[in-house]
Amino acid sequence: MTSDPLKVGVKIREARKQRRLTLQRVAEATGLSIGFLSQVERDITTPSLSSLVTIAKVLDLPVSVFLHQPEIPNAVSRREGRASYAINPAWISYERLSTTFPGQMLNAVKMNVPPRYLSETTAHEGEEIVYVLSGTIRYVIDDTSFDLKAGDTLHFSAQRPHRVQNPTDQVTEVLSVGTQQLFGDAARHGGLSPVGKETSRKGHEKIAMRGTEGEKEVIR
Amino acid sequence: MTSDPLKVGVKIREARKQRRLTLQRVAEATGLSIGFLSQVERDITTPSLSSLVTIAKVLDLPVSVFLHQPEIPNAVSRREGRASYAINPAWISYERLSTTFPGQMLNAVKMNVPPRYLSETTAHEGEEIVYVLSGTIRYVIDDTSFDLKAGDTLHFSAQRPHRVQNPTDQVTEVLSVGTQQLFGDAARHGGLSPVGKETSRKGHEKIAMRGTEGEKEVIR
DNA sequence: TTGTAATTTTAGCTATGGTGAAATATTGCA
DNA sequence: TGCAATATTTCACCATAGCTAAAATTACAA
Repeated sequence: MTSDPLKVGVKIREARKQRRLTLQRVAEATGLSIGFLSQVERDITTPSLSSLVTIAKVLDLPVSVFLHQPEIPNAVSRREGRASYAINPAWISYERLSTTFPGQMLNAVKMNVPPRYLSETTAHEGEEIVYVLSGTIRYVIDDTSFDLKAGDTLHFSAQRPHRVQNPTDQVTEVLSVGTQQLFGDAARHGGLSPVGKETSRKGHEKIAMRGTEGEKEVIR
Repeated sequence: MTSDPLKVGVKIREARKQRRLTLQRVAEATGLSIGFLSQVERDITTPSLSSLVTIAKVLDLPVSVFLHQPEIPNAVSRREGRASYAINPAWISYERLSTTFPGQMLNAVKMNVPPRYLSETTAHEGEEIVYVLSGTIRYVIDDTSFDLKAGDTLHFSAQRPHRVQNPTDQVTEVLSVGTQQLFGDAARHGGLSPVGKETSRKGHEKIAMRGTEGEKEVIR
């Protein structure tokens, strides 16, 4: 039994009151008892994971809202002096805009997509919003094409297979903000390191260098 | 006891294997037994909330990664035809870039900050990244000032008291992406509606119309 | 002040969260 | 291929946490 019980109660009560709901209403919607919810809100009892998910759903909030978020440093990234990463000029070059720390949710990258560029299809956890700063870009998601130009945005789930194309002769600048950690972040902060031999690692990195994810791996 | 137990096991195992960790290593780090972790990974057992948080911390991931993410529609927002919201020309005008659905994590807004604008201080859940599209802006976070110009970004926790200033005679355009739901979203989708009389609501809205949060409330 | 609704308290139950140890599967090496 | 070591699964079990229902208390509106 792990110590340090979580205190989700205050946030649950705040959310409930903001929506002007009574315990009875929430009890009916969740199928939990009024008394239990009262105890949860005062941190006398901790709900099970599935009960918390149910409560969150009824309050129309993501579960993560109720969990402690780690401290986030303020981080400025200035256009001058910002490193651009690309191994191959024919690939996307990246400028990282966000800071990194364990548990961070947001990652922002400015991408300079070269003319005629065509990325491999990728899919990963999270949600993404892209904003076209200049030029034209095509996003293909689940075989659906979206042609975007400066000022346009696209909001999509990164879990869906997606790829990027620049069909023009000009470089396109795109701002991409997502909730998925960029590759390389986890290896850099916190967590545990693996045990034993690492000979199989080289092969993996070599493969990853070939595509979009390989490119992202360069950001360190 | 709510039905539909959550299945976090597959993702936990994936994360563990990606980091090349054994169950024994994770068990040592979490203080949980090997057998239990094995059962958790195969969804035979569901961990308690605090155990899940501990596991997530050891795997250096946010808990939300292990929870089912709702389906996200693809949404394009084009510059032409995008509605701009501002009651008062002296206030920030907003163009919403992101789509809305229950459980969404990301929200993006393009803000046109008028000359000499000074917002009220605000603080809310979540994380935020701002990117200056044009002009100059000052963000004050916890009494620390950050002067940003086109191409600069700032990544900060929205939980910290923050406010925005445009000290120039020009309009500044800023792209703001955050993990906190915009006001008005919860009332529009899912969740429960409050009971009883709503006479007190009018007074609340009137107050909120005066400041930054009042402005956000206009987005519907 | 009174009545009703909302919340808190209390006593209690049972199933689940988690253990330790044995059994089994996997992996690496000679 | 065989074997030893490591990793994982299985199994039997138990304590308590997750949650209930009902009574008691508080809050609020008329």
